[in-house]
Amino acid sequence: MPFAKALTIKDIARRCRVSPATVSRVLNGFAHVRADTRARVKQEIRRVGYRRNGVARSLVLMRTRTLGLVLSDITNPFYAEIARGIEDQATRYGYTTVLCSTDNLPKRQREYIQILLERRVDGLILGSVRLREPEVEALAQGEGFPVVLVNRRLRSSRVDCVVVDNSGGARQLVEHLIRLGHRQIAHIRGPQQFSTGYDRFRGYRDTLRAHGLPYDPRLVVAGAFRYADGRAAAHRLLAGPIRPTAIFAANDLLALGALEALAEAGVRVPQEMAVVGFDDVEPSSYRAIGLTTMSQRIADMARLAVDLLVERIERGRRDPRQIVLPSQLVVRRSCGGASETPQSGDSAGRTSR
Amino acid sequence: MPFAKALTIKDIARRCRVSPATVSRVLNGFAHVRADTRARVKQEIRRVGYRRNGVARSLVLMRTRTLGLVLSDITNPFYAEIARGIEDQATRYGYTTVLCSTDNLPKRQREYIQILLERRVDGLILGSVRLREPEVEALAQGEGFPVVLVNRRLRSSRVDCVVVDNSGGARQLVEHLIRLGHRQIAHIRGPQQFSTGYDRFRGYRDTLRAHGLPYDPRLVVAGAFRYADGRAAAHRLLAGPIRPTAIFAANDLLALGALEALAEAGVRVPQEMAVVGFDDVEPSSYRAIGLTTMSQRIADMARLAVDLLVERIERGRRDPRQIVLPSQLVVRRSCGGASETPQSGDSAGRTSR
DNA sequence: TTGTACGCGTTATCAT
DNA sequence: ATGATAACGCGTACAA
Repeated sequence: MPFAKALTIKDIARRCRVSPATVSRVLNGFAHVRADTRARVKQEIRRVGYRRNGVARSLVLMRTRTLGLVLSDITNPFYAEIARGIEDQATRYGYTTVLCSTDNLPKRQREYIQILLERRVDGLILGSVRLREPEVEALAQGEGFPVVLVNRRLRSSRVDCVVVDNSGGARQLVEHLIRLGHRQIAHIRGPQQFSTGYDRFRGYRDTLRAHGLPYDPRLVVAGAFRYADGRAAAHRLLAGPIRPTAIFAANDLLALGALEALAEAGVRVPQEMAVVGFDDVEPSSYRAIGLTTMSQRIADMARLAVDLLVERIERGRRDPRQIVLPSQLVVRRSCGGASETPQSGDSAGRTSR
Repeated sequence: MPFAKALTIKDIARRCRVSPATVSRVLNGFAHVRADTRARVKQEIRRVGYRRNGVARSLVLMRTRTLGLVLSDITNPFYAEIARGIEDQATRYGYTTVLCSTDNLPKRQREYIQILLERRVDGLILGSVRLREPEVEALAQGEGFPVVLVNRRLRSSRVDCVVVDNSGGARQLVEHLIRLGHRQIAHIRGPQQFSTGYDRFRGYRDTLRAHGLPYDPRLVVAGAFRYADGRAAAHRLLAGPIRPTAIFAANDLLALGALEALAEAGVRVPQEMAVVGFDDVEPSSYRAIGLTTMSQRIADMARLAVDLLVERIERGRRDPRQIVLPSQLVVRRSCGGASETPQSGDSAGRTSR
């Protein structure tokens, strides 16, 4: 029982005693139609509630005005904001957006991309790529199919992408902790196969060294960017050989999980342990949480990604473009240094979300 | 520069010296093809990387295997979970999902539905409807187009829907507060044009009366289901003529905003003010928040909605079906009654999100 | 077992 | 200004 006996352009044509071509011209607002016939056709169209068939149009026009959006998990508030920004901008250009969550599984990503290509989406926005992704590169570079990466970059810079300065952001966070007097700074790091995890870890390690602090692998534990991982990681840190005085988590979800673990263990934040994250998702701004973090202009990232993609689709741009956005330190309670910059980190200022 | 010179079934046919029909049979795994020709065709298909054209297939098969998902705002964690559940189940059935956020604007909802219909989606899942929605009813009932409502119901019960027992949930929350000794229970209510706001408010009012407590409109303020509204509403309550001892917010986002306002005003929760919400979104379970709320089986809701829709699409079911799921009280710190049921409300138990 | 030919609903190119 | 007709790529009777 698919989309049933819908009216076609021919039905309208017959009832108006004109040809299908004329109806098409009216529908698309083309010239060379007498005013009164145009009116007659328009009237009939709305009288019978005709809706043109986008599938047939796509077939002949060779485009679907559909974008594929592939990301890790829409329930991650960070990706939810990305998706929203992309949807909004896509709508402005007249595109709809197909949503695909991969849970960071390469197999799922591959399957989804195949499905989307078969559906003939006009372009792809990928927010779940690993650093090495030969198939994606082949598709974008080799086949010349419109692809834009968002949030995560590829090792090679031959595919369009929009990301934030992750290593620079990590550096700012770690330097802030160092300024506050911390010397034993732990890191809950994200998967190193993703540029976000990789760049933030490198920013952490390099910043320690740049400040003459030793890099100690025992202060680094791994997580997968999820709440539960942050909690488990923090417990492992507390049970480890060295007790850090601060934790830099690779993203907010990990940091929130760490806060949970610290609360469970009775470790007071920030007095006994400073915690900082990365992303500035909504819950981080809640006063009861008050997580110090790096704020990203997520909406801008999403908007720019769509702009790049549409430029490729509609204007045939071919040169790969990399956009790196700055991120901004937001100091809140969790790092113990909120008094330094009382104006920022005030969640009261964020009222419209 | 739309989807370029892609290979077609004819190209494959020519290169294999068979007819397009044979290639089609191979592609769809149909019988009546000699094993060796089948192998030859398959080989060629993968050699040249042929991908069948879903648009052309949709045109002839009269279905797109695409679902339209219309909801208020994907950045709302409640809807993000809904969307994820729907996407997952849709994928199982071989459908993709187009995402549309309306911000609860009727105009946007109407526009999105029109776009989706023009794109010939096979069915529609609506999570943003108001209680009265004549056009939706006409589409579902009148035209017989597959539509399922999720989370919110219509006033008439002539359209499929999957919702939770909102008034019952509200009753449970209010009764819990009454059991804890509260007599001045305020309500931050959601928009009354949505069944969620309407049913929860009625549950609140009726439960007060059922327990011999007066219903006082001065203890009721309105919000739009968003964080900022909850914050503003709580501030208004604090400035009002009667100081409540407890607040029942119509959803978690409103409750979280209220918690923010109470913290700003220096009102201690739960000692000076108990707070309860509805939905049990992820942040509510964080220990630092600890919001007492009604937990919904969101994933079930989403799954059932897709099941209902697919049943309509593929099996032509016509009878309207209403599914009302139970919700469960989750007692945490914010209501001051956590000690009653120490086993529930322990966010430590939620590790995999 | 395989091939031919038509139709799905629309747009585009010619005529007229 | 309007109409006839050929694509677009695939599925599918029906013929061979």
